[in-house]
Amino acid sequence: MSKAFHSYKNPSLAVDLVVFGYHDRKLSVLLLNRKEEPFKNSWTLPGGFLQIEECLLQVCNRIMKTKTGLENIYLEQLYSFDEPGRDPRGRVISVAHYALVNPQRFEVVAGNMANDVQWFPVDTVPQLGFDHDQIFGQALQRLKSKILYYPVGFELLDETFTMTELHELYECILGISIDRRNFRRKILDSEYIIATGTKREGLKNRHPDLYRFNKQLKQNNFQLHIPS
Amino acid sequence: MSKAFHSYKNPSLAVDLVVFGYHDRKLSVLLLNRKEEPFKNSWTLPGGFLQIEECLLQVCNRIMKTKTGLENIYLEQLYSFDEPGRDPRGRVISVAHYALVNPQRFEVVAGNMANDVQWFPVDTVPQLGFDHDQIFGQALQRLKSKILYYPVGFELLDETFTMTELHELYECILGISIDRRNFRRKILDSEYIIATGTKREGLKNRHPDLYRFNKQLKQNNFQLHIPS
DNA sequence: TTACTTTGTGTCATAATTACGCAAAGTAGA
DNA sequence: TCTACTTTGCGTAATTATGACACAAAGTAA
Repeated sequence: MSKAFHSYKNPSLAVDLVVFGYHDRKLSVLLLNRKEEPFKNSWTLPGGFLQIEECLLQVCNRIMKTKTGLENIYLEQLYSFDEPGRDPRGRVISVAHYALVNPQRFEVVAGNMANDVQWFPVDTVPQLGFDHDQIFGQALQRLKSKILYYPVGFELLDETFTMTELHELYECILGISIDRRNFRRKILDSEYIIATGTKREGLKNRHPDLYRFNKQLKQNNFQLHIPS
Repeated sequence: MSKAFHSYKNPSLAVDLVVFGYHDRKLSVLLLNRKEEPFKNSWTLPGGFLQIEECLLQVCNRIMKTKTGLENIYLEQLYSFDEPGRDPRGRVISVAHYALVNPQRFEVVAGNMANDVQWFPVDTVPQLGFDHDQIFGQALQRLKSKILYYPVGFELLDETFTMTELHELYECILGISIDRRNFRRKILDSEYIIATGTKREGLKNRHPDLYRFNKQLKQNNFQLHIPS
């Protein structure tokens, strides 16, 4: 890790990741308990330094893989943080990203860099090392505003999910209560989602296997459609 | 400048600036004609490398000052660009920013790094060096969407300005025509702006000096108010 | 003073949002 | 399989926001 500091001319470049997950009707972030100084034994966002030949998304994926065991997840660049004192080891500029995962579909594993990796509901996040409180806050803000106009957030659910689950997810992320029936209409009217088999009995006849599966997971069959 | 490349472990860090100005009812960008390779004699966005002790905004201001002569202008971080081949000199990651200026209030001067500095209306921008076409496009997009929900864009006008000027600015940036009367109502209803002296005769009586000034610059007295 | 341009205000039709009612479909226990 | 209960799908009415346009008051320049 320290080889990133051999250079004295340039600041070091890092990425930090705000990984959101949705579990038990709670929005959570994935935090890492650091094994080494600085901020040893503190909770921080997963992050790491850029190798010369990597591009930012590759770094994100590498860190995600090695530090948390997650792969192939939704990733988006957030903001670059460059406060001179943000990292006690020296001048480090971090290009923060945020990620969305469905925790049930992935096993989270602490890499050998960390004591522990754990999901924290966003309203019980402890104080974080570095400037990660700030990064986390900004990511949460971004998620809240983005979900209003873009169908991000489906990434947090199973491949198929019920209207009710989607509804709860929105209420949870936005922290408000939304009328179930108005929400339903809005989602179905929107261009983002194509709903098929909205009739329960139709679903029962046309997709009996899916219907049976639904009996456990309460799933309807919505498909995500990103407009051009 | 080449000292930024002494490091081989870390990518170099740079900023690029998309400087928007509004002049003659046209939205323009400030472009620089390069004196040196790469892209010698091509038009590019102003940009430059980060010194170790600087933070990003400082770099932006320094570059703005030395390359274009502009100072104290509105600046906002846009996005970080990191395509491996974006700079032929080596691995350079650029944190792009965009800026808003009122060209009439500033004199633009080419620094000694450039052959020329010039405003280009956004619809006649030539092909740019590096990946600056992409950066420029993204900045324009950001400006268009931001202006819809946040009172950015006042930075492009004089300290005081008429409703008509503001109206034209919006039509110009968004590239659509907006009903003058509906626009007016929306602006006045919004929390962003507090209008005083909306009656012309009232203005004449209460602010005769301002009124006289208006006769030249067609100014009403609107004040910008950023909500908390 | 007159003819013309710019600015301020209102009105009406249409569309979007919100707040509910209610019945059909599904579920679980006896 | 009957019953009581929960979940889901659809509708309707009140409120609010938006878009299109008319018109008169104020300003301007000859």
